[in-house]
Amino acid sequence: MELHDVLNSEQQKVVEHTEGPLLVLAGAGSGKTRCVIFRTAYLIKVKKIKPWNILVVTFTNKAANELKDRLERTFGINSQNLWVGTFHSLCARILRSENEKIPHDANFTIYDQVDQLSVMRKIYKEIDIDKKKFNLKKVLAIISKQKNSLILPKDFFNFNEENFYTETVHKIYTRYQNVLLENNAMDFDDLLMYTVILLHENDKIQRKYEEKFKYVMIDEYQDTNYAQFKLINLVSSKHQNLCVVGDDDQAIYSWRGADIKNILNFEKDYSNVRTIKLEQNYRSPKTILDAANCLIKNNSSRHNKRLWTEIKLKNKPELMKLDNERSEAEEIVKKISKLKQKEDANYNEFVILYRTNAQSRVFENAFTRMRIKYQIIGGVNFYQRKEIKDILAYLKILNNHQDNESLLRIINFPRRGIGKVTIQKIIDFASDNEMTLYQSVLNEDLLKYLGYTAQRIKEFKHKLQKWEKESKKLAISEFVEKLISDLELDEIYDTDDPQDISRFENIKEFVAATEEFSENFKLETGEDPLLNNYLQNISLQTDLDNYNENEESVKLMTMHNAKGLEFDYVFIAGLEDGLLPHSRSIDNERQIEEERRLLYVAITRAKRKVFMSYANMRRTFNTVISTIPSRFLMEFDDDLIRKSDASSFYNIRSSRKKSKKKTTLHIKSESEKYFRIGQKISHAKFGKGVILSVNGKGKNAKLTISFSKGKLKKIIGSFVKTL
DNA sequence: CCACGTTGTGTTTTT
DNA sequence: CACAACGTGG
Repeated sequence: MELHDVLNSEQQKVVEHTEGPLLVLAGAGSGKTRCVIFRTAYLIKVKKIKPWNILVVTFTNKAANELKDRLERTFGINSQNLWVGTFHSLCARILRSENEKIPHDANFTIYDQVDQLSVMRKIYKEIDIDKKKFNLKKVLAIISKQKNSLILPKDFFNFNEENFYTETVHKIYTRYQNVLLENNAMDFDDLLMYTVILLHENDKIQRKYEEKFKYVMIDEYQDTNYAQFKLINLVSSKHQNLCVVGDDDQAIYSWRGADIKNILNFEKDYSNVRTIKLEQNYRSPKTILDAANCLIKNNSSRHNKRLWTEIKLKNKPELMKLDNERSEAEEIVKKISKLKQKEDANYNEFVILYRTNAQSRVFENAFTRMRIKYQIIGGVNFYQRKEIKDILAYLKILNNHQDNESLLRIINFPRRGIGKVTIQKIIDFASDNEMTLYQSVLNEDLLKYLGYTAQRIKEFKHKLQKWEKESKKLAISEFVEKLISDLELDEIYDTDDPQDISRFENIKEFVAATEEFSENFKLETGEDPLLNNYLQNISLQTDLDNYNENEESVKLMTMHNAKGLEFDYVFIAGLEDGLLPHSRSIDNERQIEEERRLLYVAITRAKRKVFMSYANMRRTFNTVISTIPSRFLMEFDDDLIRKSDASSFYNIRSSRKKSKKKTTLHIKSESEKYFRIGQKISHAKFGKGVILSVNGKGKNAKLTISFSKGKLKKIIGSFVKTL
């Protein structure tokens, strides 16, 4: 292997420094993925390390598959026995194979956010929790945070203050964990937490893995949380051949518990750490890097490094100002179409990045109008779509009889006349007899408690038993087809409703995916793919894993999803305060810094050119908001950015000055006949003021008005005079 | 006892 | 807008 032909001297050092802890600070586009691949190949080919003694943790399954692919194709290495995957998939693998030592069975179900919410809603009803005081998502976020910090319900008050609020959260957390266990299910955070606990509490198992993993590599180390830190620590402690790769400037997952300190303190956490910096960027021209550097230097507490490049292109990032989100989308799509012609490019060299998934909708419309192929990555994950989850629920309950969530999902889908009352009776029967719902449905005694619905339950039961038999015999693809025809889904979705049509399209795609899986599984293992094999494979799949970068279509995704990817032309849309930085992050400096890194990540995806844009007005379903250009735009030196309309950029600063108050960020402007946002009015008692929001029309309009000294009042239209 | 229509409520980012 | 909770008619 001639390393010096293909790697620069720093990259070579990374590859050849195999013994002891190694920290690689790799800037955007510095070839870190390349390094990881070569390093793995080097370990196997030159150092003669057995593939099963190597662990590589990647950020996505896609990256893992690419690594395996490259090893096989470029180096002829059989990567079957190499341990490569995401933290979650590796944990699932460990937990399933060590299942005697964990409280769950090996065929546990993995619950996604929809399942989590559904469990939570039931718990709220069961122990009578006020949804207004204890916001579901907020409580789930707290629970997630506990798990990422390895705090079990029993340890909760060692780390949390004791008050009415936390006591209730604790109660919910405790019950939540129990319900999941009863259902033989884990959420994503459980995968990490239970694996760490398993290794921590079982010396034998821990020794087995630390013995096994002689060499460990972690990509995107800046986005690891405490549980992941601990996990890595436990499996690499014996050999200490741990190589972590990351870039603190690209840390964008703190809201998921990721702790940037993991990378900042690596040199303190391990002894004799060798640190190598990769600062040469091979992706972007200087014009783009200058802008990116100018932006990121506004963040404090970073590893000191400076990214440079030899690529010289005159393409400065360009900034566009548009009237509203529709013209923003239109303009971007037009620009893409023009650029494609001019540069003779392929559509797959373009990407549109945005902060929130909701922003994709206007682009969809624009692309459809212009008849240009596009592909949205992310948003609602394919496997999370309602119609797919329905089918998956059948598969899950047949695979894991304890999965009450899935049973409840399908007990009356498709409609079989089993309603709320009957379902409640089954639940009561189950809890009286300490059974799962599945067992209850099969139980003869249950029928005594039911009226005329008993017959329907009987039919349901026979179907379940039939499917269960079939699922054990048939290959997964055949079984899914049988199931879909038994359920007569084609008839259910055979309507004129475009949504139903698209749902059935998705079901067909799902069937195709199971067929593909079946074929591959048989090729790889020589065995018949059964239900159980399939479920393990898909539960951790994401949209990103399946997307096809070669397809001739423009790609659309969030900035988070763009991490690790690169495109010739990058469009960054919605650069407005409230969107980027997002309104939920706007009053916290640490969070603002993360939003800044997000923009940094977005900019550094580009190989040829960056286009940024913002809209003056933006519609968010019901209301139109008048926006303010993102504060980040002001941080670029004037000569770094080309403004498509020079006067408008100049206006960024002045328009920001005018509206310093945060309240003006969320002004709702409706095209009302009588009152308008920003209109000056006077009130008999409160004096002069400015309208901040309008709800309703004319005399009956409910107005929010800012009077002198910033006092906000809600007033009915008939009480104010326009000036 | 279930289906369906109406009202109400909440909206970052993801494994 | 999208989906959950609620209330009424069949």
